[in-house]
Amino acid sequence: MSVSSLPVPLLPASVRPGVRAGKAMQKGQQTKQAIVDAALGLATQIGLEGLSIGALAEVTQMSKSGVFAHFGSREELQISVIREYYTRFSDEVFFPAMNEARGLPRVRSLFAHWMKRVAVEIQSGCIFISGAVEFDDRPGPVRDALASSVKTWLAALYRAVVQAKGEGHLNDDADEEQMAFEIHGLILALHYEARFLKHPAAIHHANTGFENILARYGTAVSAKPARSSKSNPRSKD
Amino acid sequence: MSVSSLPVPLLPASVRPGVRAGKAMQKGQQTKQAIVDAALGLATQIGLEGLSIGALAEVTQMSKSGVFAHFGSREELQISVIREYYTRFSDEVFFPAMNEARGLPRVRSLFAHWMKRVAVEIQSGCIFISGAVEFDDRPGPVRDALASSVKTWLAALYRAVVQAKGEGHLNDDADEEQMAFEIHGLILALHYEARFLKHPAAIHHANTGFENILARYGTAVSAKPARSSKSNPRSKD
DNA sequence: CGCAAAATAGAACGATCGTTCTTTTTTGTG
DNA sequence: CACAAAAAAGAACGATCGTTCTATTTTGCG
Repeated sequence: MSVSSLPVPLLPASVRPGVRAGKAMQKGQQTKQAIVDAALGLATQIGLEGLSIGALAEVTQMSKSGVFAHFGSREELQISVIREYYTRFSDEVFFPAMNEARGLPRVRSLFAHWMKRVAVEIQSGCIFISGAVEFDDRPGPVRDALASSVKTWLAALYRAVVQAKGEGHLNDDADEEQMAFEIHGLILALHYEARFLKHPAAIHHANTGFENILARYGTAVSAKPARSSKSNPRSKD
Repeated sequence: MSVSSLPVPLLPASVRPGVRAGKAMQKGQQTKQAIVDAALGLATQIGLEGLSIGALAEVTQMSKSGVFAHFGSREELQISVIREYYTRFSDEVFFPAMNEARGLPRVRSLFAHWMKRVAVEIQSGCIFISGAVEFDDRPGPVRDALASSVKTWLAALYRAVVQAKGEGHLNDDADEEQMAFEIHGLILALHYEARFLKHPAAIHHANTGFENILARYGTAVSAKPARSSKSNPRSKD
């Protein structure tokens, strides 16, 4: 019943108050954060459903009831893990790309950071993907929190694509929803083929697929890959 | 330890001997098949890991030990479910498409049947997808059986693409592995967005994405959809 | 029918699960 | 230092899990 469905618009970590500060965080909050960190590590490997309080107590060197007391229920623990994952995902993928200029550069940056993260997650696992499979048929607050996080992220990607079209970086007949869908598919195929099938070429296939998508949807002048590197703040054309 | 990693080349159901025949199948085999059918139904909904012998006994109106005796272990039950799923998948997707002419018609047919199946699985779930998430980090005979089945199917898709290039239906620079990867991504995105996010446009996006892939990799004469009317024949840029 | 073999049921096992309740330890603060 | 509040531990609960062992029922066949 307790709610906390979360992802309201979020500030980047650098300006977010309090959390992880140490000074203002009393003992209880510290250990809770440590538990959530450990839980996230477990959940990425064995899934949100596989996450058990007993195993978590063992990892954190605490008692089951000591761990449990911080959350009040397993569902609330799972939701805390989702919230933490969403925060890290935003910090690693979304906010860095916001430094790029609107339009295709930002779309490229979003995809590049996403790729970088998924490449790491080939070892550890991705909660947005495993959670979708675990909770696609299981209604409840955990599913709600997960779907809300995923939708927020996919909406941000979609928004960047819409802006790219608005900037004239995409063809007039480019369907933004379609393009976002195809990009999402590349990430999912990468995760599937690299993590499950151990196919080493998957990363290359995903990158090539992205260039193919840009070649189709992008206008001729903007479709080619950006040659200069990271920060190239907001030149509006 | 028991093996049965399976998918050796398989005959289509119509010419496969014995199984499901009724006459030559004694009682034990009949109930075992009934159990596997029920187990497949459960596994598609809650996953191979969520599949429990207790729940299966309840569904089949049998005792736990009665169910258990047919398999000897839960792993063997899971492998039996995977084998059954693989058989049905082959019968519904692979063999029907083999009636189409080599090359792009067959690739189209494979994708069309795959789509038809996934569209149904939006309600029930797909073991090749949920199983990949559940077992990507869990070695053992179940993972082996699952990976073997998936690889067999993806290899069949890849082979059809290679043949399409051999028939001159694809551009000379078309990378068959890349094309199969992108098709796989469309199916995964469809499953994710339709089943988890309940996005009704996902089916349309997958079909459009497939036409986009053909437009890029197909030669001008062969790229257009089989039954006219969807998009105009594309000249090469 | 009669009888061995196969199939199914029943009961119990140790383990683990999430959760509750009670007790002990640790913390922050006047 | 004292003391209340917060945090953590400990023990136990009912449930469910896969599995084992033994007993009962059902089947196929001479």
